[in-house]
Formats: sequence, structure tokens, C-alpha cells
Amino acid sequence: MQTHFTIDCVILTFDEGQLKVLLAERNEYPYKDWWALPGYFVNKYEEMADAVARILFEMTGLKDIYMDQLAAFAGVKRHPEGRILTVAYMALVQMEEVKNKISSGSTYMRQLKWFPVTELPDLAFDHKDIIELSLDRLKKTVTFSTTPYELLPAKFTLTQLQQVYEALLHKQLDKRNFRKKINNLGYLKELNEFQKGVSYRAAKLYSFDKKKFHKIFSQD
Amino acid sequence: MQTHFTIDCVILTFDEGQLKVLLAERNEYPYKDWWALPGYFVNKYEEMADAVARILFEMTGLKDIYMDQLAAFAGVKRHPEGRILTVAYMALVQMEEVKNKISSGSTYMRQLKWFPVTELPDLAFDHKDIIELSLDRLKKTVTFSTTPYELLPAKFTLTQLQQVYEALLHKQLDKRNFRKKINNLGYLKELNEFQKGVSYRAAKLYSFDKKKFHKIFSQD
DNA sequence: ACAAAAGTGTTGCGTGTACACCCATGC
DNA sequence: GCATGGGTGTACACGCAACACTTTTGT
Repeated sequence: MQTHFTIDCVILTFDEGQLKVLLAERNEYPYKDWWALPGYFVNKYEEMADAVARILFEMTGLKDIYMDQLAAFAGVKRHPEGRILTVAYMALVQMEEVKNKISSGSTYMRQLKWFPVTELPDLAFDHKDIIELSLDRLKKTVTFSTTPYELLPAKFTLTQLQQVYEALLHKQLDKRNFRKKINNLGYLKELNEFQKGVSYRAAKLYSFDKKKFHKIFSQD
Repeated sequence: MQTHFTIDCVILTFDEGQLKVLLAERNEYPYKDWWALPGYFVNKYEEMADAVARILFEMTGLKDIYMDQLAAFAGVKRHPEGRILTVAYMALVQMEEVKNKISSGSTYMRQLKWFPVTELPDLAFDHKDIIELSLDRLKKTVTFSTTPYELLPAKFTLTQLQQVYEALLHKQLDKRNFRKKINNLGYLKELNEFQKGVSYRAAKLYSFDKKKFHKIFSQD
């Protein structure tokens, strides 16, 4: 037996203090006019990794983004025209880096838009399940991973970092304890720069030191 | 584009102090006479969960086993006759419970056999990658999960439990510290029974208290 | 001056780790 | 009586949680 086979992309970012996911408004049946994850069919002789990169680019204009496989979804009824197996991938991106690159190069969808994960519209297919699974996955891997830094610009304040942790973990953290812990991690670089354009005391900026991070976690 | 679609099962157990995986000797081309994971094609109108249960039963004789999705593998060249997408599932079973139930009801394979994960034979397709991924997954989820208890008989000694942890984590643990930690978990029942048939001091038996476990971990 | 967010220390408690010897049993 | 694994305690270091006030800046 054979099945159609697609890739769907869960692209997450952090913006305005919350986690957001990139959705596409469909321009085709089924689910025309519904919001859905950007995704499309895999070609016959195409490796999955290549298909993921191609589909991501065609649907969103994004390139060179590391995508992690989330899971396969293959419910017989998930697509009204018969089973379509989809392999969902997820990626974390920095809003500043991508916001000018995003464009729907496909007539298959009408527009792309970021939605806070706490305020999702009705979604096509089982895409809501897919997003929820990606958030679970994220929650499990926050600590001791580069996850938070993939969501932030290269220079960020400690408050922003704390907000990312809070959004990922779904709970409030204590400011002093958070800063103490972060300091002890040893892979944050304190910069001699400050926030600009705020009407209150400007916060110091920090950056993530990838080299130090890998040095610390390379001994298994 | 359409693709063939199979399920492969990674069935793990703990026996003779080591982790073992159930493999099948293939009786069909390609890879005739090679060892492979038990697996087969999904039917057209079959839900994945149903397919997993059916294939597991047909290939191994096992029933009512909870299987977790591991990942989809879809390399164009993984099968010599063209792409066959496989969704790998994994499960943990207790040797005592299954050892008399295992039988290959399919002519598709010649025999089933348990292999220590540290001594795998050459494997068909990309099945070695699949097994390695399952072991990685396991390692990440040992602590604070029921994983170890799924691999052990209902009554077990603390030394057996420690061996399971050591096999899963790939490292040696200190006996006293291990026991202290285990005691503090609060979901082990100390039984008034002892090991039998050993030529040394018989160890006390313990059992896993599922109710207490869930009580402890239910507050999120 | 006021609003807004930045920044800063101490203490108690629990958990992880290192480490070595006696005990019970079957043969 | 000997071989084999079962079973036990203490001391130190470290990380986590609880908790409130002063400082800086722009308007």
C-alpha cells in the first residue's frame, strides 16, 4: 500500500514577550481559508532533509535553518481525501533575523502570519496537535540546551532571557535566582553595551558564547 | 508522489544483566538471511496505532504492549527497491512476561532472537540507526520515569534495578548512593519476600507502586 | 517627582557524591 | 571456612528556593 507523504514545519520564535508560531492561510481545498502549518508534498526521489529545506523555502522564504524531526502523523482521517502521512519538523528562529525574509512564494497559500502559541486560531487538519507536541518537546529540552538562545537576538537582556524561559516552561521564575543561575552557567558573555530607546534604566546586553557552551557540555 | 509505508518495532528488554533487543531473521529479499527489526507494511485504511498492534502481533506474537513513536525514516536509498518510509516504534517489555509468548507467525522471517544491544549483528536497511536512536531516547528519559520498571519483573531486587539504570545510562553507579536515592523516591514497596535459588545471601524483593508514582508526579 | 524596570545577597534545605566494611547464605 | 553478593552511614559541596529593597533613567 502506498500513501501520500508531506512535510509540515513548526517554526517558533520569541517576540513581544511570547512564543509565536508561523502559520499560513490556505488558498486551496481542503481547508481553504483556514490557517495551517507551512507544508507540502515530498518529491519521489528527494531525501527528507532536502525536502524539508525545499518546502520551508518555498512556503516561507526561509533558508539554512536547522530543523528537528518531531514526529510522523498518519491518521486515516486527518485529510478528507484519504490518508496523507506527514512528518512534522520544528525549528527555532530569531524574529529579528527572519522577519524581513519571510514571504509566501507559493500560490498555495495567501499569507503568512505569526500567532502567539497561546492564541491559536482554528487550524486545518491535525495541525493543532502537531503544535502542541512541539511545545511539549520544547519544554522538556529547555534546560541545558541552546534552545533559549536560538529564540533570541544575538544581544539580549537578562530579562528577555528570563521571559523566554518562562514562556517555554509555562511558569514564573524568581529574578534573583534566575540571574544567579544564569551567571553560574559560564557561557554568557556580558557586553559593555546597553539597551536603547527605553524610557527607563537601560539593561545591560549579553550574548551567548557557543564555544564555551560546547566546551562545558562536550564531556559526556 | 506516493511512498510505501511500513512500521518497524524496537522491542527492548532487560535480561542477564543487559539490555536486549528483539530481532528477526529475514526470509525474503532484499536482505534475505539478515537480521532486522520486526516490521511490515501498513494497510490502506488502517490507523497507525492499529497497524502497530497488528504488525507487532503478526511478527512477534506479542499483544497489548504500549508502543511509543520514535521517528520516521525515509531515506531514498534505505530500501534497494526505492523509498519505503518507515515509522519506528519502541517498547519496553519484561523478559519473564514475554519469553513464552514470542513466536514468529509470519513466513516473512525465519526466527526471532534477543540480542544484547552491545553485540548487535549486521542489520538490514538502516535498522542499526533506528536502534541507536531508540537507545539515545531511552537514556534521556530514565530518571523520573517508569522506564526501569517496565524492563523488570514485578518483583525485583535493588541490585537488578541498579543494573537496569547502569545499562540505560551507560555508567556505573555507587551502590549506597543508589539505594539512598531509590529509597527517597517513595514509590518502591519493600516486600517481605526474598530471592530464591541463589548460592549466596538472598536479596530482598521490591515492587513498583504505580499509584504512588502517579500521585507524586501528577502535580505539574 | 514619578513611573518603570534594572539590579543586587543571605540563609536554610535538600540532593548528589565520595568512600569501606561487616553480614548472611549456600556449598 | 570460603566465596559471593547483600546491605549499611557519614561528611562535604553544591544547587535551588524563598524573600524585598535600592538604583538608574527618561519624561
